[in-house]
Amino acid sequence: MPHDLNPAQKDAVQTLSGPLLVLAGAGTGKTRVVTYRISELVRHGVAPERILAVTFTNKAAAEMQQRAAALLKKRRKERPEISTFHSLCVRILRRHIHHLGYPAKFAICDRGDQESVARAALREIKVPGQALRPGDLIQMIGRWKSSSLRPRQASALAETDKEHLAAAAYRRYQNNLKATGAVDFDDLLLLVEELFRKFPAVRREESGRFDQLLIDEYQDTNGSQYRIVKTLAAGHRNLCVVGDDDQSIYGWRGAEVEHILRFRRDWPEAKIVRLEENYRSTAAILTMANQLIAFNKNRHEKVLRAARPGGQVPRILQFKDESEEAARIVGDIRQQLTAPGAQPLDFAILFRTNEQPRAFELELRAAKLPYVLIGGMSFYDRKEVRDVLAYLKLVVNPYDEVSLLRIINTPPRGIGQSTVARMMDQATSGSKSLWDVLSAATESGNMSPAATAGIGKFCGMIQQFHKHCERGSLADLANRLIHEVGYRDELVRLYPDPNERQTRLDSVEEVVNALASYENGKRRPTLKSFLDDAALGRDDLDEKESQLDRNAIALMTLHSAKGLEFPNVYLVGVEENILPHHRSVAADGSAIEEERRLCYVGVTRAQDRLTLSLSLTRRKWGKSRPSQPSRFLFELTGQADQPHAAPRPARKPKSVRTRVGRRR
DNA sequence: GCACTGACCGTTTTT
DNA sequence: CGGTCAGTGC
Repeated sequence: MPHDLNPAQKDAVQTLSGPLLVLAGAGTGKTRVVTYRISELVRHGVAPERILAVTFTNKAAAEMQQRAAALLKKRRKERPEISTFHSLCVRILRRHIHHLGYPAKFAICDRGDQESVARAALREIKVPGQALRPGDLIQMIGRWKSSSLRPRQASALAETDKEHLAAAAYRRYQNNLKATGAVDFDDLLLLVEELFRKFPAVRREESGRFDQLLIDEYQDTNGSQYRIVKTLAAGHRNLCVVGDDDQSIYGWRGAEVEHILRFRRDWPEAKIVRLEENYRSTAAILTMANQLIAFNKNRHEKVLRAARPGGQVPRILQFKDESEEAARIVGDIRQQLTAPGAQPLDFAILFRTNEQPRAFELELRAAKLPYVLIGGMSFYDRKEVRDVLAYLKLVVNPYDEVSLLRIINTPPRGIGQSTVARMMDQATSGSKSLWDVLSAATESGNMSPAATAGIGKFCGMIQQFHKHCERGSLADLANRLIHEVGYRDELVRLYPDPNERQTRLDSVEEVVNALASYENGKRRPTLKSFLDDAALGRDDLDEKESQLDRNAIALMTLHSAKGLEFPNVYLVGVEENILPHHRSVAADGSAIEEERRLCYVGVTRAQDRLTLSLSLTRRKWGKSRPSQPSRFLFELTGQADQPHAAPRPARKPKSVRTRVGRRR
């Protein structure tokens, strides 16, 4: 038991049985408490493998695994089970999903696949042009799924035209997924719930696997996750949840702050421990954070106390447009970097939306400063990466229709749209799979010679690779596959610009590299589990892990910044309609509260120096438009009306401490 | 079947 | 401004 814990932390670490709610404010040593509690459990005789800790991101899971391993080093060979909700559900489903009529080897459909399936579903019901976009549909399906609504129930509840269309598309979407033996992210949770509900034996087996349950970031649990947790903990009741209602920023994804707010009702004997001593930020920064969050009504009252007194008062900088904002902030960073000991990785630029970093990237490149853009257009969103992964998925499972359709004619091999449409018709009318129709197509002889030849060669090749996909080196297999389809040649042909060509060729290379490094790191590597990990966004696959270690300035959204800390934080674009986002401004008050929490998360990432910035105009779709300072600026400087009064739209901040960017 | 062109459209956040 | 989509000509 370490001596350097404060009384509240000790209390949380040493409460080893029964329900426990740890209300951990930002920067109060939550991670340490959690990991120490795990090692304390083991010290008191709980077998490590009987402890389950659930996190929300892969990054958090990886970090916790590492810390727990270090603490338990010599004690036992077994490790506590530490994983994300989604990985946990995948494991449960692999064991039992056959009860629900899915293959045990179901494929996990990532964001890109989801979009293809959604697009296909919309085409099937012939939705006119712009009436409903795939992205909207995915959103709506996600919302329905997170409240456990099936297509039938969704269409019963639908009111507007759009909802009716979406409900119809939802049915197609779900049918298509199931026909392919695939599940999407929401299904992972939903199907586990369904298993627990319908099969008591499964429920008993899975909840009997652990004696201790620990949930991190509890404020972000959605309905499904909440019910799964309840089921898993029902027997032993040793449930420790850790979270901060002030940092709940995933409401749009179905997370409900209510779960953490009413924990006591579900678990009446629950003990509550509050961690309010903040070790991360200076008092100057915390004062602002506290003043800001006090404007939220729906929260557990708590006030962070600064363990670090004093500190620089955060700056609020105002610029004339977004390029000046970027230029001056990058200039400021460059200047700060001349201080002895200062390093790029001490700096982070945080923003609300993904279009904001563009200007900053430009400036950082010009200034030759190293930077990493976390999230955004991720590795797995790149076209070439998705193409290569689709080939690999098809090799593992030729019945993966989404992947098949993606690459059936990429590079072009004579199988055009009309051929594909005809075969799709055959498949649906004969209720066969597209792959079966395709394999039989060479014999049926009703295709053009070019198409027949293309199909024959394509099917033969996929079959060959499928047969051998569990033998030999995976990276090798990928390389041969890429070579055989002539994918690199196609890139060379398509992209005459040498820079662009190289970037795209590099993307292909990176997939192969990721596969190689995966292969080296695993005892029994299979292509299938590589693809699963890729779909679940396990960041140990691509170079992101080294990205974090790389000595570079971090650029990321406020959402991806949660859980991180930096000596110097620049929170940029603090303007009405950006933070808070205009869609939240248009909605009701609770949406604004979530935006405020988002701002709070940003402010509390800073250890030593915080800079908030805004620009007075902003280009949108080529046109420059005026922009107003965010209402949050007035709140956090103590210049807004009293907390709990209706917020009024911010005007030019006469009294806000600003340092207007000097003009030339 | 394929590639090129111009019109149109619109943008939160992510496991 | 940049990406997507439908329509056109080969």
